[in-house]
Amino acid sequence: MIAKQAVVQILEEIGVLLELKGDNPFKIRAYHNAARVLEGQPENLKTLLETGKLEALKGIGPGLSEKIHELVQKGRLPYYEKLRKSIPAGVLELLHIPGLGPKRVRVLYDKLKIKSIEALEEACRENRLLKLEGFGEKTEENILHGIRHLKKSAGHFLISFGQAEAEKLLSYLQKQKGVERAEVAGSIRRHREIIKDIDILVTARRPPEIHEAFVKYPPVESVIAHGETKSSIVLRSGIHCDLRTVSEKEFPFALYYFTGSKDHNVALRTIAKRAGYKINEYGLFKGNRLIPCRDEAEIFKKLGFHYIPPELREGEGELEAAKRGELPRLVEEEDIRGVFHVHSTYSDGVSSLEEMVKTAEGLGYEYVGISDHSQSAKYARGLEPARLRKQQKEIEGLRKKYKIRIFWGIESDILPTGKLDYPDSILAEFDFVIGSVHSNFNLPEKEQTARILRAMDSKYLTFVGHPTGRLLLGREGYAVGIPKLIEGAKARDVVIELNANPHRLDLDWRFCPTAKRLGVKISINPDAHSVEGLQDMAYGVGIARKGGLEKDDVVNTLPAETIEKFLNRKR
DNA sequence: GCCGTTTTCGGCCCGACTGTTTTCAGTCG
Repeated sequence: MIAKQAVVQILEEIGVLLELKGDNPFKIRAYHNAARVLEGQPENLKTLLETGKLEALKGIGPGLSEKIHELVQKGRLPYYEKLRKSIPAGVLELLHIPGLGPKRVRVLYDKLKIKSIEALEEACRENRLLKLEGFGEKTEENILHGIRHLKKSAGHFLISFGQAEAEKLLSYLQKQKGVERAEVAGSIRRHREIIKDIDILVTARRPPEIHEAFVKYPPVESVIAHGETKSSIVLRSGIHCDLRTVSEKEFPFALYYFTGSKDHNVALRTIAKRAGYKINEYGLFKGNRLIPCRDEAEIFKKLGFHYIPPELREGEGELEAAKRGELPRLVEEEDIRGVFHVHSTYSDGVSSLEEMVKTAEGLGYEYVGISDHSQSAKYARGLEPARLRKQQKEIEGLRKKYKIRIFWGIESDILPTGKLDYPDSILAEFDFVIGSVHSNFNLPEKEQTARILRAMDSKYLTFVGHPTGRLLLGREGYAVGIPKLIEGAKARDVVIELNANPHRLDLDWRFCPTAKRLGVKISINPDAHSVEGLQDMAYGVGIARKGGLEKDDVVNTLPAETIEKFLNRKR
């Protein structure tokens, strides 16, 4: 049976194709909206269809329901295929170029028969766009620039990079004369794992001067727009930054507005409108009357909602939950009492065992769980039994020297058979065991899932490490049924890791609600390979918050006294 | 194409900036 995700993608693509065809914009929105609604359903497609729940979903009416049924029953959808045939695949790619939307892409295709990014690049170089209505020299230049940008980084960045760049830019702006408030909004404030740009909001006495300073920020590569309330730049690192200046009175509304997400904003706007309000970046209005609000919390309150933390503003039902007062109390960095999954120079870490322990203690943690790689991980100098003994001894020494509680563990490879990397007699000696897949990434989903489930059968397995093995912007995860793993973890009382390394952030936050609902515990682990790596915990906590996790859902919020009992509960 | 306690027809979030144009369409967020 066709997967839900595949249906979601087809609906999205139909939306895009209709845009290119210049179809009714509201019809287009209906397709995009339906894709989002479907994606947000925790049930699988089969259940949705069999229970008739699909038709009950808001945003899926008779037309789309029929198409989805057809797609599932026949495995194909002629409507979609016909649409697809009418527009070459390369034309869709053109939409990824900043500054090019469906209208202009359509013109390029119709008039110049441009069907690929390469063809467009060539056409720009030959100045063939100039004869088209609505295209000029500047447009050609921007398109070429956009293509370069696209090729360079695909325009996506890790949250760690985005945050660092945003903080530098923010502190530069804060130093400017007349700046009163400056804050980062957008996807960084919402703590997305991948971000596309930096949104900054400023109140200042003389806004034009701030925009002037903004476009002169030393690391600027190019200025996209320079206005009196809005400016955009691209930094040499390739990241796009937007600055908005607003008045003090507007600030909370603008902060709210530019934090997004777009889906969240649209949902709130619609609700506000129904209640007779209008909300935009300048204020909340009843008729023409502004309803002043000091901060975001007050905006939510005036509209009858509990405060929604930025991390949850993804348009996935948080408004409904906030209305009912059912929002989670999100876990905070201060709740974290200790860290597991810490490497050292015993395997592929770059800091010594003692440095890692000392740093963890300095960060105020009550306990630290050391886990180097196991013997099969040759590439990482995994520990064979002799070196294990040596490490065990060193840990005993460090336990006497430091106050922080030190747990001795291992990140054991999950072998292709699903076995862990040592006999039970050795596994029994560790305080905890993380099981991770580091090889044979290409197994079919069913086998990969079964492999990990088999590893979970061991009573010595404490955590499943980085459940998909993905490297954000680098490598797709291996094919694995995460819901099955979560169910398996429930049945076997195993903890799932939320790997806090910004390249991983795996478990994905989108699966956290499933784990929470089933009562499967999550451990936010730094997977630190250096003392600096311990700082990655902040990214992990951000993702846990995005996933709606509370303190009690996260095992390493337990104090040292109880975590030990927890680790030993199955033995 | 969806939706409805003002509606089963007529709405569907909305404002800023750019570039190309002489008043505005397209794009973006």
